[in-house]
Amino acid sequence: MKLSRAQIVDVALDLLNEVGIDALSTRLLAQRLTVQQPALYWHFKNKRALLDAMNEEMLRRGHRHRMPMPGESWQDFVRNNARSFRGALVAFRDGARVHAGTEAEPGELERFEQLLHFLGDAGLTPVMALELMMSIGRYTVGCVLEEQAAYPDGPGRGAALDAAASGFPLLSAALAHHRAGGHEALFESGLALMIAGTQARIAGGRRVAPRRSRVIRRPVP
Amino acid sequence: MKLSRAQIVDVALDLLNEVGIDALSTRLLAQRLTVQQPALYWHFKNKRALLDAMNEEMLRRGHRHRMPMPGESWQDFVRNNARSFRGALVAFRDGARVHAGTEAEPGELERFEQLLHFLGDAGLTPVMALELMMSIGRYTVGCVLEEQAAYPDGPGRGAALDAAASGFPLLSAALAHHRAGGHEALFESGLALMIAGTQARIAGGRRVAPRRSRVIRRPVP
DNA sequence: TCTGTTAATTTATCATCGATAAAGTGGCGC
DNA sequence: GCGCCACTTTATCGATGATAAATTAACAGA
Repeated sequence: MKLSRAQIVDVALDLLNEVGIDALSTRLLAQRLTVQQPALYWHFKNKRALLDAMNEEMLRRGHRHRMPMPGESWQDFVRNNARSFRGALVAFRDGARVHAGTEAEPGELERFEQLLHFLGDAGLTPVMALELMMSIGRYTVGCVLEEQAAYPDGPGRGAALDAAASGFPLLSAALAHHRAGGHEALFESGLALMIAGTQARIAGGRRVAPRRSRVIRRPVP
Repeated sequence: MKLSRAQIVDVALDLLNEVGIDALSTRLLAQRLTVQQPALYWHFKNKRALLDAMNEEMLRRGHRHRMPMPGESWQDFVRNNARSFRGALVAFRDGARVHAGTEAEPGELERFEQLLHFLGDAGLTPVMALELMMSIGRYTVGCVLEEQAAYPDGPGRGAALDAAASGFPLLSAALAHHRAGGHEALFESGLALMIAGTQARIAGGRRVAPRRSRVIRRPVP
């Protein structure tokens, strides 16, 4: 059967889940497709282009909540949108690393304009809305990147960290809570902070923008 | 002159700034040190270990505001701490990519316990404080990662984006503001959001934590 | 001063990877 | 049946991270 771009991307995503991005070589992929390695270069000009296509497909499949639902509050939309984005990245092994390497596509502009309108109705200026969406996007990538970082020894590391922290009561308490909630709960907490911050900025007309911090000489002992 | 770990890391960081992380090979580094490539493997067991050391040195040099200054408000400390972290990453080409690959070091625990005390005095529970610090850390990495992403054509891309957005008034306005402020301003905006969100959660006892969003069927047209 | 041991570096060599050039193969229109 | 074009294979390159084994430098002890 003839090879197709879509088929290559499909198999590449399967393979990504099996071996991770570091072991995902063009040769291994070709073998899985029962094809010789250079055949891939007819469909993609280089590996970067393949990874871009994988990213696109990853988001197409998993990132569904791109626009607000009817009646959805701006808070719920922003939250669900971020959850959807995160879900798409988490769905694949090293998904965040695949995404992080890609260039922001220049399409999607119209959708974004509609979003600014939607958030504008809620009282957000275009600048605030753009800042909020971009901040959350970068936060999300940062979170998933850390979450998917494959530390060599894996699960045993958590216990080691707990043990090392045992002499520090506050830290121990916080870590225990964090371990109970897992990555998703941690993600939600930062997400909630940014939404609440925006809300505060809308409600009180008070400024939440960059401030110049007081400069002080010496650290507290 | 004899080779030393510190010297290798020094030169490696210089080289990083010149050629970027993708072109930073052990051979190029060895050449710059007037040494044969395998010599590096006596000082570092593999390239990962070298990159870890580079990350450590990068933070040691640039991330100075690790503890609150006397009299510093918690808001100012959190902000300055994040700025300091960002500054350390931005100071080197691909600094965020170097950092992102590294494992969180298990040291630093005592310092963190002190931080939880400091933020506790401001009214933050240990859990809230940990969540805030970790969220900001991940946000920062996400921001710098994007900022340092070297798009092939470079500066011309901005104009292209502006041109493509010209049909969308809200987007154009927001992009113009964003371009004026640059990466740092965008970073500050998200940072301010998280601080404001935390502040709101302290002030009003109201909950800012994960909420279950209303689920709705169809997107708004 | 000779010698043996350890630290540090070199030489030689692998396997693997992304990529390109050039030759080959198949199908379809004419 | 002929030739063109889409697609694939064969062969090969240069670069990279890594290891093994031989080599040199330094220094302590007899």
